[in-house]
Amino acid sequence: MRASRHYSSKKRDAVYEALASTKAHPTAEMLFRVLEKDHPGISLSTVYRCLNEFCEDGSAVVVGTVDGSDRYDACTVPHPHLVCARCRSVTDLPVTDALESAVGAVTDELETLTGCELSSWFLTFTGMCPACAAEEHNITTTEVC
Amino acid sequence: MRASRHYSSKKRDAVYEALASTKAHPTAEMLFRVLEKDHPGISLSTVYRCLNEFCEDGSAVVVGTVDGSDRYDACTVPHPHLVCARCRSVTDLPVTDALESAVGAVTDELETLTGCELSSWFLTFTGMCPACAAEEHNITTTEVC
DNA sequence: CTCTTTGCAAAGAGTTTGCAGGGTG
DNA sequence: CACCCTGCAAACTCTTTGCAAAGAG
Repeated sequence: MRASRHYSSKKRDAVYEALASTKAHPTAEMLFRVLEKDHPGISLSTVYRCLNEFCEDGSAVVVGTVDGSDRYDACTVPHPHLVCARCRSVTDLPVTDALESAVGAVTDELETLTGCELSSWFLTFTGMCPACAAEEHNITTTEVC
Repeated sequence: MRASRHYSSKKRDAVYEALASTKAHPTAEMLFRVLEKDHPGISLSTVYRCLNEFCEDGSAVVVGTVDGSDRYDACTVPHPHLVCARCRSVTDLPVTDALESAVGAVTDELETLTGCELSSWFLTFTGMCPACAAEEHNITTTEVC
């Protein structure tokens, strides 16, 4: 799925693999912590550099900035996300048929209405992920996460 | 529209006025530059502090982070935005009937489908604002903005 | 007079960059 | 051997914070 750049590189491939194999929409630092295990000596700047390359060549995307940190995703097909107000996780929400057609219709409508050219969309909900929603309901005198 | 905090303050009111009277979804720095004119000596940290208060008490909202800077809006009703890929402006898009009902339906669908609790939504398009779209079409050998 | 708000400077967090050394074709 | 990639440390940007002084009630 990645366009190769100039030379091949184990580190860069590893960064992509790590990103592609998680659904956590990690920060650069989160990826770094994972990569450290199998690639001792890898540096955070390499992770940043690779992520920037992926975004430039379209093989990854920043799905948003949460609490000051960019969240990356190797899945570049637009899909909605949930940012949990409680645990700050970023999770995928499914692209239902209704959503897909609604987004298409709304995009067309807004384009003709405003004269903009809309190329990509980001739909982000804030709320609570299933786990936190459940825990929140159980809580009476317990503290949070 | 703002809940008053503890004491009244000309500076804080000015920050809110400046934010409420623009549709540019400014950064803290943009607001600061505007405020400097009428309130010499105002400091950037005051602007940041006020903006944070507004967000906490619900009288303003961060509509997104563009190029590393948070963008604020005194209009707290959810509505879609366009981030122009060319001039990096953030503009409002209208909430059409179709959009409103689509968002409502999709929210309900996703909640029952996933068990999440969705409280607020952010729909952000990337693309080109009318002005940039027009200019882009005129350009053959001219440079950008 | 008490508590809030402010400016300033310094600290912090996240990210980028320059450069010397190592890797790849 | 020419060029790319990497680690390291330093630089940068945006934002927050500590504190003393000024302001509000």
